Amino acid sequence: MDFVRERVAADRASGVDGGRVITRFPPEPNGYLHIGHAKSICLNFGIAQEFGGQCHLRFDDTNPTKEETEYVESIQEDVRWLGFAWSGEVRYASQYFEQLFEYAKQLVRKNLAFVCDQTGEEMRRTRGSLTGPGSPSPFRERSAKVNLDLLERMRQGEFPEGARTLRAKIDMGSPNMNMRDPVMYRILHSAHHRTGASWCIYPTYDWAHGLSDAIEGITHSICTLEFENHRPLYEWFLKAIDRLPHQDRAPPRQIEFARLNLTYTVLSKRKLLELVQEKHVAGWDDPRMPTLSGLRRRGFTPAAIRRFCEQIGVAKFNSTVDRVLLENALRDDLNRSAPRAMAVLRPLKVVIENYPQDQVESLVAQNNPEDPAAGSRQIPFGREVWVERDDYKDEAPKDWFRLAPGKEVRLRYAYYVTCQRAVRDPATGEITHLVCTYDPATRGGDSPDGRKVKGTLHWVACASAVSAHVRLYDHLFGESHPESAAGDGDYKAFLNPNSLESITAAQLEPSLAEAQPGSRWQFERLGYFIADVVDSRPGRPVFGRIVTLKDSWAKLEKKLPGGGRQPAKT
RNA sequence: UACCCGGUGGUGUAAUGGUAACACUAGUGGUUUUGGUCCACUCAUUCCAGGUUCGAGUCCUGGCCGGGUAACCA
Repeated sequence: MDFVRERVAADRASGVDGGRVITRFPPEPNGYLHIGHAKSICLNFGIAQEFGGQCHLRFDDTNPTKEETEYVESIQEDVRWLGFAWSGEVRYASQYFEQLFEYAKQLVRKNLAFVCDQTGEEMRRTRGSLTGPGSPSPFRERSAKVNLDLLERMRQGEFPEGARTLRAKIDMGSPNMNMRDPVMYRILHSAHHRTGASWCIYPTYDWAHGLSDAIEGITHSICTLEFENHRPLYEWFLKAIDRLPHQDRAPPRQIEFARLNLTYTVLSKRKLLELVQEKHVAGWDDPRMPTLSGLRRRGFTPAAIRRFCEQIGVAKFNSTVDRVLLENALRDDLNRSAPRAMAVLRPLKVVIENYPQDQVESLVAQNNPEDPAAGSRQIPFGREVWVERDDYKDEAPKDWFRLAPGKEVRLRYAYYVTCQRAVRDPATGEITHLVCTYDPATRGGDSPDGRKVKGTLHWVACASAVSAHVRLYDHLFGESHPESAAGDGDYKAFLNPNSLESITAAQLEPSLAEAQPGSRWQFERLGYFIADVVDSRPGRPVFGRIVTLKDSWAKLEKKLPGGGRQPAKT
């Protein structure tokens, strides 16, 4: 059990919240959710589920200049897709604006807040530094009466943007910058995506967040590490206000955990927005993006993402999780659920010279060896078949189980074939096709004499093959830690130029032609693929690779003298 | 030259004063009609130095290293 859950368990046991557990997931609607948010969602909703509590979805919409309805919608869709249901209606910090304003007036009356006329520049100058104290605002000692009047006029729109703020009166000498008379309200003559033009002053995060928690009766307010220094302020506000709702219970407690970092990508809204705006990717849902919408289009399953979040745990150590963990969670899920099919990405023709010229037969293939209930299907076989270009070599290296002159392999579910020779175009030297012979006694893929063959190849009969577009994705960044590799430079310098490879004429077995958009398949020996939700149509499929299968030959090959080629990644 | 928070195999997390565990990676071997899956085995003197204790990854002290913090962002 992680430290957050331990804390929740202890609080529940002690009865401070009357046995209640209420958490919240509080995104700002200024961007799309990514895998890092999934960690927070799984934590907050997971804890609520495990402890018989509730989790609220609350938009932290206190900055109208950055927030949009588009994001409000995508966020809800992503949370639902992940498999979670929030308690009650969707909530918004903005629905508490009136209440917050009343509390602000209360603080003014108690002389705990004041209207400050300093400019942003002046405030910055007088805030002091990390090592030295700040100095009080000259407006700090205004009377409650004046402050109340000014605050009301701020709200009425009498003053231009930036002219005044409402500040908490705490301690300009505090070693914690957040306690140096932080701003509670600023004037922003901007329309808000929910409250429209009814407000021209907006609460800051610190002022709005803890109070929203208190109003909703949140017991545990779980957030990321960078808010650790804000906790004293969070507690100060809650303590300063009289007559908060739910006063029979303990106030909400803020608990901080380390945000997720993942190798070969970036996970900050700002940077992801930049990638979208500068068109390094096709959009928020580009299958290479770590956004939930990107992962969804890529073919990740909600179960795999939830499993991943379980596996990485929750702690306060700043860490970077290896992307293979995410991929493995997915392989695990898809291995059990994805039906198998055969597809050849880079086709090389094989002519079986002793196979009857116009014969076509139908062979039985299992749909999923991991799941007998998935049944079987018929696949056509003929004299000419496509095999993978990479499955043939003129000279077989050590431990090569695939095709080479004189080598016998099995065509999966079909026959043993032996490679006789490669035929080349005399002009270019390119291999045009392979000539093989087959053993009719091995129909289905077993030899009656018990002779073993180590290699099994996937294949597609030429006569009935379906040609299709397939997209292969690789890491968005070529560097495992693009941000630290960039240092002060541009992380975008490490974008992987080969993160998308388009294959225009892959050859698929006929059953794949009618694949439903969004359906996931394992192409045998290659990886998991999804019929693209946007571009694929039954009869004219377009597939994207979700993730490769593990490839122990690629590993072996790298250790061979000569090193081998750079294998395709995920 | 301030305050807050951290430091356990390659990676990420456990161990709540009592045999350093689990997952992934890597390596080795086995099974296999996917070089997939599956199975077995191997891989750490817990940042350093003192101290407390019968006993310290855990408690104390001092270092070292890393992260966060000076928006009218969240």
